[in-house]
Amino acid sequence: MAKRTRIKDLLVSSDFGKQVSVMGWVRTFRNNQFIALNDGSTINNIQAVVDFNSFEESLLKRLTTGAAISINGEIVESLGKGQRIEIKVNSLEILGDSDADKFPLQPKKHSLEFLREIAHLRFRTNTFNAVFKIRHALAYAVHKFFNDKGFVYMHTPIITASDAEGAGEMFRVSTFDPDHIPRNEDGTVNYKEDFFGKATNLTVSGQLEGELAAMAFGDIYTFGPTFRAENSNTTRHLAEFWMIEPEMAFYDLNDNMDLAEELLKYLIRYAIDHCADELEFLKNRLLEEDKQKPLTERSESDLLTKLNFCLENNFERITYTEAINILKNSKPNQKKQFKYLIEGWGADLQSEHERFLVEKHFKKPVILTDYPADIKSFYMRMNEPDTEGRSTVRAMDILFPGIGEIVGGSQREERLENLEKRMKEMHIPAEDMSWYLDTRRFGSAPHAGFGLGFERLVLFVTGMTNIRDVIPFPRTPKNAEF
RNA sequence: UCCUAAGUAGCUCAGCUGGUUAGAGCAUCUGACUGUUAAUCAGAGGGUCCCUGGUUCGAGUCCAGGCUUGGGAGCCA
Repeated sequence: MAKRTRIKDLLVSSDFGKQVSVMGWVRTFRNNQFIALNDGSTINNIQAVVDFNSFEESLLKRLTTGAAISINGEIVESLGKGQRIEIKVNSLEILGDSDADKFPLQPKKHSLEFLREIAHLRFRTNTFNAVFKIRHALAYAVHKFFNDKGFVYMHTPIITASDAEGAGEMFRVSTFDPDHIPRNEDGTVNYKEDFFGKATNLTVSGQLEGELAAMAFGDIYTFGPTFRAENSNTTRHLAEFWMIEPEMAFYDLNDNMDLAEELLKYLIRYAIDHCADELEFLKNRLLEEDKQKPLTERSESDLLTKLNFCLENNFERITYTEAINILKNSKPNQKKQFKYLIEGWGADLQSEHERFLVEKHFKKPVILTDYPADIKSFYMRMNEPDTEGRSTVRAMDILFPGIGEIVGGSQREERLENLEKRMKEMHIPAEDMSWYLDTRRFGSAPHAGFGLGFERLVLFVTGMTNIRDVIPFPRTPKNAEF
């Protein structure tokens, strides 16, 4: 094919009079003269102008929304007001027709719900062009951040035989014919006949394997798909999502928090620096949406202000115990406006409480630490009991406005005896986990790590409000289209 | 899984206490116009009123069950 010029490069050039070849998809064809053409290289379109007297009418009729075309023409200064530069078309070829009667995208605003139903075509809209460009930039920035710090990118298994990851319901992996499952004499499933010779699942976390690698490389991270078979129907949960899980030897909880905060700020900064057009578009999109809402529901600041605010302020770090005290004395608690009233120490925080802390009390990201041991996982490091004899663990959750928990992590329990005791208490089968316990048997060392939900990060940076709109093909209960 | 709201044209929606032939805007098609910016103007076509059953002389409308979707909650990243 002819060497094509990308529209992104074209829009910033000033080579007036130069002949170029451009290929892309028609967004609109106005007035029988003006093609708004997009090739995906930028959210912006180039305007291509045809002299309708010089082209067959039957050809111009095929310039429908969605059609793929190739044009040759001259770069000229635009005579119209809406754009600086445009192309005067000399020749025009239709690469792929798009039946206007059937193509579902129109040059107008569509609802996000409708676009979700046509997720295979929604890439061709401005909004999703912006969202997935930002998603890409953030993914790249994750690798750059860790690589520049000397972390090793570790590929932990997606199929796992471990059911002790403790992060929720798992999807079973099997090659059994569901109608003819081999059984033992007592009626239980005979997994010895299955592909792996044992029961296997899709991973819910790469953390345990990550710890194994951290105890050799020092600093590692994973970045891969994760699967949870929870029947969660919310704007913040997916059955298949991507998670970033760094794991660092010789880190305590404070080092862990420092790294997480540095990473989040780096990623937000990277998006601001590299996705200016996309963020500007999404910012304006949100402002337009806000205008439809009653005054009380409108956001206090625009997307870019919100992102910059995040960069300029330290995340508030408080312990669970401090948080409980703030909540207990808070107005909504005393006026009994919380659905779940805070009465004392020990209860898990509900999302209304997290929202109060982040959005009302501190008005910035908050890191909560040192949760009660009873409500947290077995691998988290035990603190010494406090003056009142209460047990906490060295856990930390980072809460973001509008998102809730974006990071969950902890310093790990490196002392074999404590770990075995905790596993027993929480009914974790130690015999299946000896490979994990070996890290504590042979050269155990203090270490820590966390998990960052990638889609929740993309949600925050793009200002989108439903997690189904920041992953190309969302998997949720009762939905695995495409 | 629970609470709640919704499902009517390709899209966004209206449709009153049940009553003849179910409407609008946009999109599409036809024509006009030709420097437009979600172009404009005129006209036309387009419906399994989510599905199943029930009540009724008569159901888009009422009732029951189901499916799907939005919002909230729980679980979490």
